[in-house]
Amino acid sequence: MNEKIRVRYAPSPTGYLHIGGARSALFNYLFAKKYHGDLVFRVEDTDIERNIDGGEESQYNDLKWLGIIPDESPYEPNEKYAPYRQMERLDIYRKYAEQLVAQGDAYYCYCTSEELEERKESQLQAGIKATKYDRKCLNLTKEQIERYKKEGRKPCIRIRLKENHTITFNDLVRGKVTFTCDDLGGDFVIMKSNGIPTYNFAVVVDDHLMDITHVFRGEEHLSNTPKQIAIYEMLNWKAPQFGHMTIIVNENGKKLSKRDHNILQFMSQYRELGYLKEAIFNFILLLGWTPENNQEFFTMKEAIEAFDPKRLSTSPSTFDPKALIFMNSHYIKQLSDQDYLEFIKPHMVKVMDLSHLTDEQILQIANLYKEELGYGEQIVEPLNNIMNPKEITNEEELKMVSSELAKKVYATFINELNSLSEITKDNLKQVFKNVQNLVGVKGKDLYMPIRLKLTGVSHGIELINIVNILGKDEVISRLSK
RNA sequence: GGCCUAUUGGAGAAGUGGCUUAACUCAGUACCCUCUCAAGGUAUCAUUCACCGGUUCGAAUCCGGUAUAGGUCACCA
Repeated sequence: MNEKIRVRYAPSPTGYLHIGGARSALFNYLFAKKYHGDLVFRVEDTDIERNIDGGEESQYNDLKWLGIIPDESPYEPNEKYAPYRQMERLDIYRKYAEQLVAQGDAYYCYCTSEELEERKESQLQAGIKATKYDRKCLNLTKEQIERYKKEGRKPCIRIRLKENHTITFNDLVRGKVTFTCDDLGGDFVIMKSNGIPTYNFAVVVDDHLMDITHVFRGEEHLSNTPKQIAIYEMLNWKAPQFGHMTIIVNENGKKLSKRDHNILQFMSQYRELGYLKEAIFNFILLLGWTPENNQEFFTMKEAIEAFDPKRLSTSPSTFDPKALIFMNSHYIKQLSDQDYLEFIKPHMVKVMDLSHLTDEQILQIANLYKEELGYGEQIVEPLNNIMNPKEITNEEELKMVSSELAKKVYATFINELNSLSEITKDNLKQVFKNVQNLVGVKGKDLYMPIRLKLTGVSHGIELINIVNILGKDEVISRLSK
């Protein structure tokens, strides 16, 4: 490869960065970096109806958060290729669209959407399942055009697809793929009547002008590819290499849609729940891609080195939230004290007041949960059980807390606590031992009543740690109730 | 319906003609540890690669057909 590798991630700012988009961006990035190329962040904002505020910025920021750093974007433009927002490039598209019209490969179409709908309907009535545009406007006379203009109609521009023309391309993931122009669904629109290009046209113009060499995108674009190649051919441009990645499906085998509420899909949601970027990165890396050597955990650098598009899967990948949790807990365990503290504080703060604690004290508490956390927010519930004990409703448990034996345990325990000048893990161990000897109970009968009385639930971290967190006064007060 | 694509366990998947009695990881199950939950440890988890035929000494791997699933057929991207 002599030419400089240039790839792009081109989101439309109609939403926030989701799993599929992130994966698409990731593989493009890995490919580019492996061959010392550049990643371009381009904004496909031509659907002016659906664009949302902050969509572009959040996509850009979430990408960076994941460690996918674009080399060029609206914020760091290369003068040679700018601008990077399609709505700022309207003149460019118009120029090439007019060129296509001039050379007979495209034509103005004055049909209204109602007319199109009507004629599509009659095609269906006639038993034609694969409906396509009937080329009514292909050969309009001057008079007809004048009449339409007088009516105030604004034309769109349609591509004029060649007949009996076959388009073949070598997909980087799937190998040779062939389409016939007649199966492309008819002469599609390249410029809408409002002067804004359609996706398939804008993409071609931009990819060419931005010297994009390789395009990795979702399988849903596979059938757009021949349309785009048809335009490349008409403009006499060299098309980039395409690679179509498998789509991500949910556990029912359906494509992950933005409306799929069973699975969290947006980066920001994961970040807020306490997922680490390393885990998400690693997880999406292995979603539809496998390394040669079975390696499980990757740094970005390792992934760049190992990446090979030939090893992208061709069958759909199921998004398994459990696998993500596994990844995340792996990376949480690796966190340094300082990083872990920073990571976990925002979650702890939801159930306890940290302002009077030192970082060291907070860390001490947080470390009790480090091993078992799947994601940060999971610390909230168990910690809440300790800070704000639940009312016991279970009959068996009620019996256990209020038995004569239990009362004796509390009293002895309180006594022993009172005899301590300070509370440490070691002397708490001794306290339990003393109570065991004095009352004559051990194991479950000793620990469970205290645990229930203190927290209201029958499970949680080691009881000694709970006592340690709550402190002498609080423990005595709860046990005396 | 047309076109395109896929089909190995609950999941991600390795494997592209003999070295596979289908690797590895996650999840699951059982046991150990333990006051409990979790973590950790140990063990276990596809006589079989969607199905039916064919080629071959030999097939998950090659060929043909069938079935199923998904994608796409917009003046959305």
